[in-house]
Amino acid sequence: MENLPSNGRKAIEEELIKGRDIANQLLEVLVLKSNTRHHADLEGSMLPFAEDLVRKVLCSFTNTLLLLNTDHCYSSNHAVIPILTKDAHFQNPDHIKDEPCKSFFHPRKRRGCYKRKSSVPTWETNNSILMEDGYEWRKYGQKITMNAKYLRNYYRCTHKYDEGCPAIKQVQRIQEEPPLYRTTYYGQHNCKGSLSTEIMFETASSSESPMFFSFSSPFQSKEQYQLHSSSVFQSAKQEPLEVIPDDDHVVHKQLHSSDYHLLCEYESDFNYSRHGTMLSSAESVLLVNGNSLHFDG
DNA sequence: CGTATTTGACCTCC
DNA sequence: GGAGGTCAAATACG
Repeated sequence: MENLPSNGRKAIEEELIKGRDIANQLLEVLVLKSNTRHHADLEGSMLPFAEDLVRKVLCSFTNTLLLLNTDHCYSSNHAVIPILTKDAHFQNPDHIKDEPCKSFFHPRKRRGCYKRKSSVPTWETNNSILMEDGYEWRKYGQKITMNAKYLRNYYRCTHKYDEGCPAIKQVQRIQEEPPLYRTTYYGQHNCKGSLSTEIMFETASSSESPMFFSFSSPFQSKEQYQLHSSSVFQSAKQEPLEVIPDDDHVVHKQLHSSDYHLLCEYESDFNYSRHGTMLSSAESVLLVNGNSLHFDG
């Protein structure tokens, strides 16, 4: 952060402040909702508003991440590289069609016949808790790696086969106490059927290569979103735990959105005061191209 | 019984 | 040749 140009830092601050304010609005809506539990009509009218607020918060986070990415390219003296072009082959369904062996629609003749993904992550985060990222993931493998003390877990987007979504992520526990997880994302979601918020940015250094960033919610419909929301806030539905065996003990973590929220709820220290809402966060955000960029609150 | 996870096998890349 | 990434059969789970 220290190396960020002042205009970039200001933009990031503005995005964060915006996100904080919207989150506060959402909180007020939820508080109001709990106080008007017996007025079904009123409650019904609030849901779309709350939904809109959630989308704005997500959008704000996305913008912040993108700004950090852009500024990082500045500070590290690297050419600005649009995120999506780094692994464009993930994006292009035509590419898949050209290679039957790798096609989602043509079963592989041989086991393990695949093309290894780009080694350049789209983005990367370090978190003391397992954060909800708004997508549905399915685990497809785990591995002990050379320099890692803990298992690395591999996830693909749930919509890989039904919509050809190429997004994958790796979750690597990197520290025992306090628990710290590194989540690395590869590829971009292109799954449809979700409430999608797309934003277009012009990179500060090149007006000819706009950066395009997509952030989609995993919910197939408004009803599904509402159902999900209710499960989050009522702490009712419990998805199965994912178990990550360590060397000497078992750590469980939550895979699904509702549980991530619950974790956040339990482990994060929120200050809900109107003018000073802060996430107490041991988390850092690292972005693209393998270079770390620590973001300390 | 359908879907998600586990886990050993197998493949690519360095 | 070894490390890392993915596949897919077996298994677990709701």
